[in-house]
Amino acid sequence: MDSVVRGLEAQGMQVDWAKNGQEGFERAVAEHYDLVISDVMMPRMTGVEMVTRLRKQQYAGPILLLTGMGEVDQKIAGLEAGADDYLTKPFDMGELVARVHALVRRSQGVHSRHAVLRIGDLEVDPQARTVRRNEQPIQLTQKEFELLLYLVRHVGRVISKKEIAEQVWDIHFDSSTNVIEVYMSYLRNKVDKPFSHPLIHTSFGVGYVLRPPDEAV
Amino acid sequence: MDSVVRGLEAQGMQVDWAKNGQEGFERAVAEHYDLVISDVMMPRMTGVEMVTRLRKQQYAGPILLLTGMGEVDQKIAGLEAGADDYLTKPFDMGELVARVHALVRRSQGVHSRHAVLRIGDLEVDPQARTVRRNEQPIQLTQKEFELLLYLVRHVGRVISKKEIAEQVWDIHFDSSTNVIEVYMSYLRNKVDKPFSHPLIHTSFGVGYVLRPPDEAV
DNA sequence: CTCAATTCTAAGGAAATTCTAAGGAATGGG
DNA sequence: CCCATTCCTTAGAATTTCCTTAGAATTGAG
Repeated sequence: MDSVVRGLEAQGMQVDWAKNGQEGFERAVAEHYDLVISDVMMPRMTGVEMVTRLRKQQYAGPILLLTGMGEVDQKIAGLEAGADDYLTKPFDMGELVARVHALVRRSQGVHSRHAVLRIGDLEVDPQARTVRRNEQPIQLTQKEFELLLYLVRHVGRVISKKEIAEQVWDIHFDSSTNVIEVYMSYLRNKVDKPFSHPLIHTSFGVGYVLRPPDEAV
Repeated sequence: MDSVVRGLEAQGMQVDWAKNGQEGFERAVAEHYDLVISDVMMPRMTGVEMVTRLRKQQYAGPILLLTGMGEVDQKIAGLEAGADDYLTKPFDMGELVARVHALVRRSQGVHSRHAVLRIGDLEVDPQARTVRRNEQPIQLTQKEFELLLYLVRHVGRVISKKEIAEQVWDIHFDSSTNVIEVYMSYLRNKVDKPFSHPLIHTSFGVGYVLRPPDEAV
């Protein structure tokens, strides 16, 4: 499972992981994901049950099931419950990536193949892990890039420090550290300071938000 | 119970709490809530009786029951009386949040994912904690935002200062402070002053009210 | 119209939060 | 092993928010 996560992340995807069916279900309902990948055999809730419940809850996004060699009826039951596709273990990473791309693309009705994210004059390429602003390349460290990517993927929404801690640092928020502030400062030095309009804004007492330049404050 | 309140508040929800069944019933009838959560075992009125009476009073919103491990018949009775869902204690917070979201979403017939509240040309997004009027973003502090949100969630109704003190400041009204007047002034400076029609109105001797621009006074 | 009660708002200080410079620990390539 | 880079901690500076105070303005009753 861990290799799946790492494999997809290597493709520039943002992956969130739940350790059992119950938890996965809750997260899928509570947050927004482009795609859900689920094993059919999971503690606390099977993949089939998860699909059933997700569809019942009006979750409309694509769901990909991973099944073991022998679990044929689980596979069928899963598809009938509303899964979009399945993959039989063992599979290779390329196969998985291809299916993920296909499903996401289909559900979004566009080719998100080479999706360069653009916010004003800022360009972020999750695949290549490169950043440019005003045609000028910006060199970021790993963590800086992940932080920026998270902000970019939620433009216009104020992101709490708690959320950043969990999603980018994988830590349950701990007020004794101020890594986030420090990294935000690094990011601003590279992404905002050399340019005329700042994109990163502080929402005092709450968190941070990336805002396109045309929206006046 | 207290942890339930705090957990939901941590999700950005606005939570009101009653210490017994009788009081809960009265509040649910008197005010508007998106969702009622009720324990089945409560002093002065059981959860099942509460559901029965609420439905009799035409209360149409969702009701979520919390039942103890052994209270199976209470559970069934509750659902038959018109509850929408139940959760058996002990449960984890994520599960509760997921159900709350699901119930509220279902009852509102939309994905409340991007539930933007609109009053005339004013837009308030509780998730993103952003405010815009006439397409123009408005920067508010935490307290200012909470105050505005409370007004927005009770459009057209005159809100007493006592109620604001309790709901927004969590203080039992204390006439020695005029924080509310001060913050109302801040809010007007940002939300009303730069625009042609004021939305915030003073009801002398009573409190304040947010009114859409077309409704004459 | 007058007056008391209520509300509005400008100013400022305390408290909380955020920013940033500096340096130590961890990591990885040569 | 050494050096360079990245990551994170620390701590004080800077900023922002929150609330109080006090006087001005407004309101409604008589």
